[in-house]
Amino acid sequence: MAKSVNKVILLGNVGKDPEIRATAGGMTVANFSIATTDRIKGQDGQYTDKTEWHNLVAFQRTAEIVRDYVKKGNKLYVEGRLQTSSWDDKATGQKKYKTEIIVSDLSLLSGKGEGGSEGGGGYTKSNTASYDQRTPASQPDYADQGITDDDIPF
Amino acid sequence: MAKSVNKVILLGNVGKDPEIRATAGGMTVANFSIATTDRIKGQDGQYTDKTEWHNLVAFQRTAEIVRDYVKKGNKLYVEGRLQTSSWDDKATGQKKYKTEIIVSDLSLLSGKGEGGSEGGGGYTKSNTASYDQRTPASQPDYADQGITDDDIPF
Amino acid sequence: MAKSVNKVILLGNVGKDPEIRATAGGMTVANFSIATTDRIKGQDGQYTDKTEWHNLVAFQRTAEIVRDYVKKGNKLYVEGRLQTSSWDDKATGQKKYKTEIIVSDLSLLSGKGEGGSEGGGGYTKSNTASYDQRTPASQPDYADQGITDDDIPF
Amino acid sequence: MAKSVNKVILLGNVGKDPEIRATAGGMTVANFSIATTDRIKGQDGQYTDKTEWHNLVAFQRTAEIVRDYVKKGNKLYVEGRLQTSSWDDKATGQKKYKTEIIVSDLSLLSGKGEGGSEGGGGYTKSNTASYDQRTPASQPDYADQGITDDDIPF
DNA sequence: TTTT
DNA sequence: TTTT
Repeated sequence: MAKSVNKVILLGNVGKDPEIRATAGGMTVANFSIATTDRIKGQDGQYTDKTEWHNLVAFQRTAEIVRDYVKKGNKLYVEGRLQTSSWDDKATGQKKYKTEIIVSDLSLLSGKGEGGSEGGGGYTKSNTASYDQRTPASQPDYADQGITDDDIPF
Repeated sequence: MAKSVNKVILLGNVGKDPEIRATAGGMTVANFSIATTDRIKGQDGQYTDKTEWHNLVAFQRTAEIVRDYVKKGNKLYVEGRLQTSSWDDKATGQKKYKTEIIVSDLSLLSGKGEGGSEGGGGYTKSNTASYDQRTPASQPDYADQGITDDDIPF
Repeated sequence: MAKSVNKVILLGNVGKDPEIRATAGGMTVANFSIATTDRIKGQDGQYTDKTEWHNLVAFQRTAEIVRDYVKKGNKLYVEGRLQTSSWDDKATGQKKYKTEIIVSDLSLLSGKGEGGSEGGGGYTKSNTASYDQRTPASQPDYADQGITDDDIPF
Repeated sequence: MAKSVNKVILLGNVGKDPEIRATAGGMTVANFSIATTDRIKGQDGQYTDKTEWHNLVAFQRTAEIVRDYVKKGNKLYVEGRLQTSSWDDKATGQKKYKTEIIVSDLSLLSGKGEGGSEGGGGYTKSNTASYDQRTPASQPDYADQGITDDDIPF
């Protein structure tokens, strides 16, 4: 039986439009990042804001949700687990490490004008671009179709 | 007001006795690691166990608790936040990253004979010692000292 | 040492403007509720949305934050712990129970026009009402009921 | 998309052997309780321990795990969500409420002599009884069969 | 690289 | 480097 717990809970803002790719086997993978800002108490007792960037990876169905709904600037709640990969850097011969959060659950907290870079009439170019980048043919007219929460199947 | 959340919850086993040091300013710092084992579902649908190692840092009062009570092999529940440090590796000129969990809360789940390498002077050896320690014969040493949970100040 | 964990994490919408009162000892107390909506899989395999209401209590500094920033309709992230109180109902002689979440941390996710009841036409009136409710004049009602700080079980 | 979170994390001790039943449709349901002990800081600055009892419900596969492995005294980590049911008490005509945690995940932290009511040679009568109570025929010899964690299918 |  |  599982006798351990490895859980991460993040609530922050998406730094860039997610990068979507597929494995050789056809599985969808989404990479993106979230910024959280902690108010840290220094040794001098003063508080300063410190932004932390987190690298996230989603697979399969979760990756498709990320692909279809997550955009730069969105406020996002995420649950996942920590995973550190290591590899030998060929150039330097050194061992390198990368820690990522494997996303198991997510909840989009901004959308339709509540936050992020989208909103109202001002769908920015970069967002249009990112849609194009993902599924040029199938999702061209999102903004025009009057999509509401009820249309989102999760 | 804080508009972000950066939270990690781990429950696993301590890999080594914590390393304790003090800053120039006299603040206690504790570094240690925890292993969690996740049952991961592979692309083939099969489950395999995968052990993940997490680097943790505790400061001040929390570091003193780690110093005084946490030992190799203990099962530990920990709450904290993710923090990634980066620095330029002088030898290679490359940027390197290290992700750690800054511990805010911890709960020792093994102790007094339940597990771990704890116990008097018999440290390294101590794993053998600690087995002995769990046996009826070895526990009276503790019992005789009259140490109870109430003596632990947190 | 604490060998247990009692933690609640909620992210949902505030049902009404919080009720603010003060104990005889002058401590601020805030009561409010949050709705979460889970997509539940029924026995027939169908999903249905189910709204769950959670009763929350905040004290002292946290209560002041609630008083000053939390309003009906806000989307809120909350951390806390579960606490169940019981009492004998005088009318029926029965034991009654109430489970509340004692708030330790909160993060306001909407504000100033992002959501909630603020903004638009409905704003001033309902907020004025809720302000009145908080004013010194209305609090003696609570103080008169003999609630003291000692009645607060922590 | 889910825009809310309803999550409970508990780590505590099981109060009694779980009660197992089946619905008319044949679904297994397990009811049990967990005690957590918080060290609460009073207004006088003193700490006192306060035990909180939590009612838990598990369904289907999770309920079977509870039935087969969870026993009085076990230390258990649990994840779930809060659910409050209400009904009209026929005797008094009053509305009554019960808040439970619907278990989604659990991790047994004691077993094989580490804690709980089991342990060493002293498998108590009540444990035998509780096994009998659950599946008289199919699990009579658990203790004798040299079952290890590797035999446990989760 | 986000956000307030 | 842990643990079962």
